[in-house]
Amino acid sequence: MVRRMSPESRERPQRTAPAEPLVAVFVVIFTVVDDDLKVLLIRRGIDPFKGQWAIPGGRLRQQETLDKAAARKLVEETGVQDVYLEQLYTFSELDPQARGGAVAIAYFALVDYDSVRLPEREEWSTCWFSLKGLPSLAFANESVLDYALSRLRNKMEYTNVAYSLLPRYFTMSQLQKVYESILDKGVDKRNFRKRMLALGLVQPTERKAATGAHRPAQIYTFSSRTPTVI
Amino acid sequence: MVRRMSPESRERPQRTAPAEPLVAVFVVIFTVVDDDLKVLLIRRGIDPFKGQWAIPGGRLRQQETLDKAAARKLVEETGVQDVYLEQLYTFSELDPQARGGAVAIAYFALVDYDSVRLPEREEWSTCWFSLKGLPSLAFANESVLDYALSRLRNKMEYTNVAYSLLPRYFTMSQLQKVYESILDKGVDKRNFRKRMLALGLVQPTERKAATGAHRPAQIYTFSSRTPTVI
DNA sequence: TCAAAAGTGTTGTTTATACACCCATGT
DNA sequence: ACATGGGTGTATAAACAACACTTTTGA
Repeated sequence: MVRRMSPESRERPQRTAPAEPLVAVFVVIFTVVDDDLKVLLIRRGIDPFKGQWAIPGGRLRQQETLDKAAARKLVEETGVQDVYLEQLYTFSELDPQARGGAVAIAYFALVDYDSVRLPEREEWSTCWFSLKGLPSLAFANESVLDYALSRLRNKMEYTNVAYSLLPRYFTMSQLQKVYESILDKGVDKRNFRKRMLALGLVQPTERKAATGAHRPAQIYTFSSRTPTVI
Repeated sequence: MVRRMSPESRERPQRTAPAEPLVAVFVVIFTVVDDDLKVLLIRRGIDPFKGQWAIPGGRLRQQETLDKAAARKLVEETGVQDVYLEQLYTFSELDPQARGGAVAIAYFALVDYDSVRLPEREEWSTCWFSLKGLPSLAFANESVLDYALSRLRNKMEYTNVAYSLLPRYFTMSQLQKVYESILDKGVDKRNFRKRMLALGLVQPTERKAATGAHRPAQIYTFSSRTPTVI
């Protein structure tokens, strides 16, 4: 599942004169676990910013498309495929030291926590961080995260991208908690259910979740697990 | 006003071995004139696609930021500054022939037709094209235009970016026609005025436009001429 | 006096918000 | 029997859509 490929190992060769800009692809990977929105960060193994946390990324390979590079990075770091992955923005001021300039194409991805398998490595280790307790980040990665978060919040309001943060079967409460964690505010239970069903975003199944000392919950599933504007 | 700089003159040097991807910046420049949405295209002066129409663009210069490159391109082609200009998307599959790959960062800009001065050149001449009568385009520029258009239509609904398509003073009918041209559908006059005023998007001035054999129109101006989500 | 664009209100419909109690289960 | 989370309906407010006639001017 997880490819053990040292990320960014070919990054930042010492370059000499006729410098083309470096082209790198980064992926902001979000998940929700324990009612908390988290982002996957990687601890840099080399300078600059050695030992600092950063958004995972690496150089674009020859003849590779941006979408492919982002999907590859995502697989390298989480083992997951076929999740929501979209281009976010392209930055050119993140690494002012790069000779010839540097262009960083940022993507963002939404993954179900339980289907992720983090690679185990000494260097370039990765870890989930709550957005409420971020460490200081390499490059200007705070601004990238801010932007990703605001894009995610917007998308939650008018698309079905939440499908990519949940397993195939889930309860209405689970879904609501995902929304609440991301929007960072409580929402009314009745209105939430009404809207999800009226929009046709989710459908009840025949299954019930008999878990805990309370009434079993209806199990729902997304009507569509492809990105859709509603 | 207009800098006579041959665009893309330093583009596509014949490159040999250790190819970094080419990094180019393109600007989709929209305007509305004669109740018609138009886009500025440039006739390519060199191969590939010599003689074909394309979205204006050029290579990113060393140490130049993307925003600066886009603003520079916009000035080169139209002479205007300080208009709405936003990054659109980054493409990597537009030029499959480029050795080492090519990355194209597309921007889009909104300009007031009357403040544009097109440069006069033999090669690389530019021309406004109605979106309803586009020629066939170089690279995969049709898809870039499609994307720019849908982004523009969305932005018209929830921002004040129309300010960048109109002169400082205008009538409600002019404004409405801009909206109708872009959305490609008629809207109700009363509802339109109500909404513009209720949102505080525009403000009446003391001036009236006495033009033509009919009642003079109130002159309005945008409450804010900086990009704002409403 | 006519043509041409400017200007103006009301009504019905849809959509969003606020809010409180009963239900099914395990212990 | 009680604690726990699951499940439901109604009333109000706000936003949006449909719709037709009068006003002011220049020719």
